[in-house]
Amino acid sequence: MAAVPASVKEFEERLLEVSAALPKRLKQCADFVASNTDRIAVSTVAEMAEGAGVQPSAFMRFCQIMGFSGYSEMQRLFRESYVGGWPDYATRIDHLRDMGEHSGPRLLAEFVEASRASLENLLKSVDPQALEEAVDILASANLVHVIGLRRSFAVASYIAYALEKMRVPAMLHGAAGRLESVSAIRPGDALLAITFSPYSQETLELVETVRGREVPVVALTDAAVNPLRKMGATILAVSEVDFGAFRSLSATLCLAIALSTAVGTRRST
Amino acid sequence: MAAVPASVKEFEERLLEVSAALPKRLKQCADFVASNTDRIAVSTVAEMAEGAGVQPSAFMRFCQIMGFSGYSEMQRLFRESYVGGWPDYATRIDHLRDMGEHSGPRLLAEFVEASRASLENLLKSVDPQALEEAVDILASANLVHVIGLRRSFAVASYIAYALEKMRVPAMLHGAAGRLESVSAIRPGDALLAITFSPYSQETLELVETVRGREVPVVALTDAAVNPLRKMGATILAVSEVDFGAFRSLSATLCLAIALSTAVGTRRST
DNA sequence: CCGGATTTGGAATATATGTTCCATTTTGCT
DNA sequence: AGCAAAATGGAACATATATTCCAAATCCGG
Repeated sequence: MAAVPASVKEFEERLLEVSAALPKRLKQCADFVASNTDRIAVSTVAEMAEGAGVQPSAFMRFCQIMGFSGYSEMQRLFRESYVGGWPDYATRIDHLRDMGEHSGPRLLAEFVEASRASLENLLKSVDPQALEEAVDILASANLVHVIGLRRSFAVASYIAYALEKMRVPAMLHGAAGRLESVSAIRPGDALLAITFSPYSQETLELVETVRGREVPVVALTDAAVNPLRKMGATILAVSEVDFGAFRSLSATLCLAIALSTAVGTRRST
Repeated sequence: MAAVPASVKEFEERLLEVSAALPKRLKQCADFVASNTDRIAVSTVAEMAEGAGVQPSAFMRFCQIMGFSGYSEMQRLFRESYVGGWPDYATRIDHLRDMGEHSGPRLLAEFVEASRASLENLLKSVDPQALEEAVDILASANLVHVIGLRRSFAVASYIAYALEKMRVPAMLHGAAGRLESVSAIRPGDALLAITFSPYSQETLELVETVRGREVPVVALTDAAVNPLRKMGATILAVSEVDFGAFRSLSATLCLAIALSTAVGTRRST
């Protein structure tokens, strides 16, 4: 039991080993610490306890279980390992860049940057009015149909999941069984189509078909001039930064979640 | 003179501007701070004063000249900038709800902010070594099995898509047909499991089953102490901001793409 | 070299933070 | 259901740390 952890690594091992058999509150501490280890250096017990959702005294006990005499001793470990151990975000990316061309970490840094850039653009490229309109349309629909294929399928499936979770009737359309799906779309419903260049034929066809049935369409798509604009859909434009063969979907997903949440809360009120 | 610095950048500007005309001891403070700015977050006045070779009271005066009311206020600036200042988003969203602020654009802004914070954290929380190891494992597998259910399904499906696109044999496992899926996993394959708290039982079971077959497991999961750690999986930790049903998956997806791309390029060379 | 203004050191004080203790609640067992 | 053991919350207490104040030292213009 004794042996106080002498390094962050030992600390993490200890945490893992100990956290299996821990009562509720102490487990909360363990979990919070596991995902916010770095905060220990700069936070007070009170702050950590609040973050973990427990009383300071509970957090105190947690420190003791970890092998320290108290919070101060535990904090000292992290304060000391902090010195010099934390270049800022920018230098960290540079450092990762220096690694081999195709190393995982190097790629990760690239994608993180691409995603950040995309997110920054997002607020500019989405028209607030169109967003409000989209929320209206989807919130007042009897059933929301979601379609997104290939690369957009991940987004579509997440939206469908989120809507379901919020009790908004939603249906996810896949490539398979297209014929049946189409007949499921009825007046009073709405369609949310997600597609990016090169636009998948199936999605465009579905939008086209639906147009004739007085079913409003919301499109999550790229800013380029694309066929959907001519089809009278409410357009939410996302300009995602391309990187290599793949597109970081971060901004798209971010918009997707915001949209879903907005629809969910609008509906429930 | 007033105007307390609101960011590290402003702080540095102020420091530069002020340090020209300063008496001896205060100049020592300025110089020491200039080259040890980051220590402020984790040190006491006494420690800083000693480092600068002055009395605490002198250091105190220095803080005031910098525009702060005292050391504590100055320290707060650095502590907050260190943790990236993500004030608990869960409560922030709750707050938004209470205020009846669920307009689409407003929500979008919140989610963008949350995603940005998550991305910044991503580079901290992912262990580069573990990432390299994960790439190795997946690149040398005969077939990569991908599993992610519920909210992680979007990520799993995107990875499966990306891998396929890069000609890496991959198989996406769903909740349905679990029994058949399990038998498809054979020695020489690898499993990529994506799961976040609360961990879905099915995913954990699959990992458990597979362990006995000498199939290596890579897990894309959260930083919390979770069952996967004990199962000998290679852990890629993502700390994502999360509000109940709604999780900003931006960081997770970003890591997913980087991982997929790395595996793809590793394989083709 | 003198006198006033400025700067400095260090002790005294105020405040914030960590730590302990114990009454109360919850859990687990028979 | 009833009991003992474990866990918890909260307030009381102790300690560390920031902050202030003032007398002593230093600096500067005459």
